[in-house]
Amino acid sequence: MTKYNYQKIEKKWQKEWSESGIYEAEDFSSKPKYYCLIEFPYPSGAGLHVGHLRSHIAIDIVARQKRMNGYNVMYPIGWDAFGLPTENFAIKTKTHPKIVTEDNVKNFTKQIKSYGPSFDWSREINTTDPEYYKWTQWIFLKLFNSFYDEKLDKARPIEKLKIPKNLNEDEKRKYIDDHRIAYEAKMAINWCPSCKIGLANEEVVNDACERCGAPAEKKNMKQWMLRITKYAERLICDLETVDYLDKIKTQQINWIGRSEGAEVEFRIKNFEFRINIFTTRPDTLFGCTYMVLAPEHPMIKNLESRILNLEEIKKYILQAKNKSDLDRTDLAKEKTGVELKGIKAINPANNEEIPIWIADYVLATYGTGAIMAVPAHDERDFEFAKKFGIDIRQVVAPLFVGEGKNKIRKDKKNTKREVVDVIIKHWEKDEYFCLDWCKSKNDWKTFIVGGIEKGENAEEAALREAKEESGYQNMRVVKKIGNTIYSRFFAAHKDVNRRDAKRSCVYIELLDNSFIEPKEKHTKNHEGIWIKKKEIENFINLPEPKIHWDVLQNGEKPFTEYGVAINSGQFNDLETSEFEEQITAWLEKNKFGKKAINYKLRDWIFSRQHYWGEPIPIVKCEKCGNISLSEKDLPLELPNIKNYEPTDTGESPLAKIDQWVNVKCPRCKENAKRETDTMPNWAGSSWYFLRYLDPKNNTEFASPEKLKYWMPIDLYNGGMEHTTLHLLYSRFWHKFLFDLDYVNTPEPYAKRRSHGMILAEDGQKMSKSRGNVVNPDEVIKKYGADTVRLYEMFMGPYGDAIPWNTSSLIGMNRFLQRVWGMQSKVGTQDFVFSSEKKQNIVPDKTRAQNLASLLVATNNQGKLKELRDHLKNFNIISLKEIGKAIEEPEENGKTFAENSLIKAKYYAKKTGYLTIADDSGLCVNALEGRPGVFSSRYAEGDDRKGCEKLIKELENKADRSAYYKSVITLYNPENNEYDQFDGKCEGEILDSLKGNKSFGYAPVFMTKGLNRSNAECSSEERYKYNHRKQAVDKLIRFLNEFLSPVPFGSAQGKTLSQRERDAIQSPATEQALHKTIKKVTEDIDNLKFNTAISSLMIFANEMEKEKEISLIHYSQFLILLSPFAPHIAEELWEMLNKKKSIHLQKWPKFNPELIKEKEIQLVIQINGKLRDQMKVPTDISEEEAKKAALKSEKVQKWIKGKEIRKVIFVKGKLVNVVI
RNA sequence: GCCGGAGUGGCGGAAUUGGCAGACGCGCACGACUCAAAAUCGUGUGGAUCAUAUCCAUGAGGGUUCGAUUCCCUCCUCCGGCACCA
Repeated sequence: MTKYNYQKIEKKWQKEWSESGIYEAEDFSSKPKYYCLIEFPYPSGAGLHVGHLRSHIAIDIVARQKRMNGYNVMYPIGWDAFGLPTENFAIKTKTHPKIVTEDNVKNFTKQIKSYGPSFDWSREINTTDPEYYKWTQWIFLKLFNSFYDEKLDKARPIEKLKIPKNLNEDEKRKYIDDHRIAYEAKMAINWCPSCKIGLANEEVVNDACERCGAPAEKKNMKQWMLRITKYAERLICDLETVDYLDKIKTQQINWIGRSEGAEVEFRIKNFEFRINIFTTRPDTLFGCTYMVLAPEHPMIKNLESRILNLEEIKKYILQAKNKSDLDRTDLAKEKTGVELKGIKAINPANNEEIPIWIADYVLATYGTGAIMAVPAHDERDFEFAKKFGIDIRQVVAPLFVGEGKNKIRKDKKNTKREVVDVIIKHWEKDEYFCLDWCKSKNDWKTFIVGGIEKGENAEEAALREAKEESGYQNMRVVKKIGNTIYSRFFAAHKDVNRRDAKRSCVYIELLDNSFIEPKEKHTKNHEGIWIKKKEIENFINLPEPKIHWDVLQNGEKPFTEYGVAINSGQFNDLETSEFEEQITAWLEKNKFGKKAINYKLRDWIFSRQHYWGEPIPIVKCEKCGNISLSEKDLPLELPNIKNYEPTDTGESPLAKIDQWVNVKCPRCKENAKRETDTMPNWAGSSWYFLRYLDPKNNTEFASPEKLKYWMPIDLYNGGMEHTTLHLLYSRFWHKFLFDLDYVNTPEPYAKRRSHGMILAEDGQKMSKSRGNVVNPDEVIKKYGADTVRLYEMFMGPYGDAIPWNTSSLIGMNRFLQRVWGMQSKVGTQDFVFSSEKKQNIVPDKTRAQNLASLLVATNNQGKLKELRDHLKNFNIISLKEIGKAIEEPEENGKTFAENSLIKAKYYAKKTGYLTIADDSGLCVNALEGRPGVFSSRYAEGDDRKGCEKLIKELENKADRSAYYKSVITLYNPENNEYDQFDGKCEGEILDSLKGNKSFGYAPVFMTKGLNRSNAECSSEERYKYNHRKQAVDKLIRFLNEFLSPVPFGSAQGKTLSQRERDAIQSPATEQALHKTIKKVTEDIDNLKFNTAISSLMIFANEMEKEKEISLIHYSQFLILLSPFAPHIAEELWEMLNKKKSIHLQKWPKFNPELIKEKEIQLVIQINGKLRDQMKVPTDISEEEAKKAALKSEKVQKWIKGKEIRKVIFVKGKLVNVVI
């Protein structure tokens, strides 16, 4: 046996596969399609990362398995090659980015090919190829030339936009520009004052420029924007139609950040302007005691003339502008702001005048950039109001609804009541007077609670109750604390419901111990006790006094939850959800506001001031504005320049190339300039998966037929880091293309999964600076691609972050070495085979169970019998046997032979069986016949008559030579291909009929070498020269190669196949194989590669225990292993003399019957603990199991002297004895 | 702070409609082979103890249950995302 030389093997097969093109996807096929995709890599100078391999290999395994399961698989690869690192590298090394990209792609290609993924390289694409970005630009033009029709809720061509009348040309143009999906707007972008360049968000690290470290600033610049916000709702809703990991969905939903609420308009006192705010809690409107505008709010300009402290305001605005995002958020603890003096707004709910502030805790980019502040019910407003001494007004009371014993009872009277909790402090110790309601029907533990009588206020009531109930006489009211709380509960001691009991709280301190015994009526329900401060929290068991106590200890907090409305005029006593509806309706009715929905999602800033990106195909004309290039002018290629250094002005480097920039306006032909910004590299990746389908098409980005055939993507794998950018952007573009009918699915990806990160051995992220990067080239070189593939899949759950561990890698190499070594123990018997077909229409189940079923497209009894005799290990089915299930094809007047071929093909397709057209017959040279010609010409319904007709016709011919010929055609229903096998038996035609057998043409034909007619021969003699046997032998040899082994079942009364002998000799291994097939199949479907490999190892261990390994077991195992370790599997497969690549084999199926255990280990527990186990039949009955369990010696020992309370039986698992 | 996810041997991890905790691999120990080492093969490997047995163990504490790694509550830790989102 040779050594496992992975380097040689891997090279050999990579070359072979690439030449044979076995992984290329077919456009259109009768097979079902399967489109699986990894995020195409960015070819960086750093080369491939072991992390790339993880997802590439995982999806490769899926792709390979799907192919073997009969799918037409698309698994493409390409390059996302525009982007900053390349540009930076180009600047540093003075090499053109194009060259840098080419080099990197070359290197990546080499690296990727080295681990043998089954990519279809014939569809390779590159976003920097003008033939590719032509279509990226084309999509941009579509975005530019479309608007979002709110009514139809979809994008439409800009020509369909209804333009208001009475607009002049300029206004008209502005109106249109304002509705384009790609539009220009002044936006604050990150700006490096040192490099003088606009920075992408990715380039800003800790608020500083990534290149030079200078602090980044904000700068307002005109930017191209895409209206992704118009799609916010659909991007959320349509998540329901796709299968993404939940965490991906959640992250997208959170990112889009939908919130429902109301927009409310606030008037400004004595002024025409109004300020719109957005709120999610319109029910707190009555508690709004001030307004806040973002410092950037445009209204401030309009109000300037009225502002008394304008200088102060301007100063604050400037400060806010210069604060970086980090400052604004980090210093969030301490809120700042300035009041707009001289201006008041009117609260529309109660017409109160309220102050207006500006503060940077209000963001210009969310909602309307202005808020109504409700300090009592919002933490930020609360903090701000506290700091600046603004009114805090409670308008929502917490509501507690009694549960259990305290639950409202329908049959009891409802009463309203106002009560007060009285917290009394001891005169010298830090103890508080509490009540234990032990004498009543309640299990309450509270402070003193008393009703507020008519005419009393809370303090008075508290004082009175405190004296009556505690007996102490000298005390002082310190303060009223907390908010009013509402409760709904059943008060057992009074036998009534308390509905909307209002509960306030007063804190009292005792001055001394003067004491009068309280009257009995005050103490009949409870006992008073002193409780230490520390223990109060655990003692009190009702929520309301607990809250009051918390307020006393920790101070007041805003109440931000739902409750009951108070201090809200006509809306008092409404619960929040009800209130929200009513006040929104009220606002709409009075034209103060309306229901509104807001999103956190912002429009997509689409401009980059860089060289290495797709040029934006727009010409800027002073007269005509932004004019799009026409489609025929695409691609607008990047000009070839020598210097890509950034400019002083923050413009793109393209701006410096006069001859490129200066063009004539396509409309007015006057001088104009090109747009010099380029697109972000999210552009090319937003639609690349469509280009794979038709990468060479130069009239469309992809043909509609191909789009229809392949989309949507069945499985898309990518990193979590792309969830809120690439994944969202590409869904947006796809929806846009869908709106314009360029694609046929609203969502591009049917299923999205994510791989986990591979960490360095030290558990940290791999990074150059940490020096802990694992180079895939080195490990592949050292251990081989198959080892690395296995290791990356085995290291842990696919979605988890896991540290790399080289010593674990060695384990995978050992495993492959053992697999390699096993070949010396493999037996050399021939295969016996079967393919599992549509067994539901197999009429003879006992025969069909274990044999390959072959359908013969005839009902000719003679032929059937003959075939059955030859093909003993196959289940031969005649047309008659399936006749009822399948409609007959029409005979179409062709020759017998042709018809029989057509028929066979038809039945193969219909039934899913391998189907035989058995075409044979006597051919007479004198008649120049081909097989079957005799039959069709002389068939008379009676063989003897046919023979006589033949003899008569040949009466005067000298040439008597003739032959029998069989051509057996085998149709494969899966690929609609067929194979033919023939056999020939030469001889001559007799002059008269001989022998008594009248069947067929035997009486008239004499086989060469025999001097008798066939009808006179013994069966042995005939068999020796049999033409059909020759053909059938060829067929059998073919089937041996082609078919996968049949699962073993019950095979009584038949000749045993090799497979069946195997199963009898090593039933455990046979069963293990089927379990492994099941496990591996299911695990690949669920991307649980680690456990799939584990089960392959278990099976390998199982096989190794055998003295001789069955060829069937071994080859099935190799098939299962092949997606994971394709090179070694292919090599071993070839060494077993297999002709066709292992990757073109059928994926095995398991036999569910065989997996069922006949016996189980019955677990016997005592009180849930394992004490004994025994072997019993799987279907053991409850009684038998219990009986058996109790008989066990060990159980006897445990239950001795104990009372058996209960015996629990779980079918097929255990018996638990409870003592 | 908010939203996700996770915590199991020395390590990566396995097992969840609640039913034998630690599959598989790594590491380690001992043994075989060897002059020796490596490689390979075999055996063992959660902890404790008076060791053929019993007890303790799935981040901590509590609950439901005959029985909890799995379900519920409280808390702690770690990872990822977002971060004044009105």
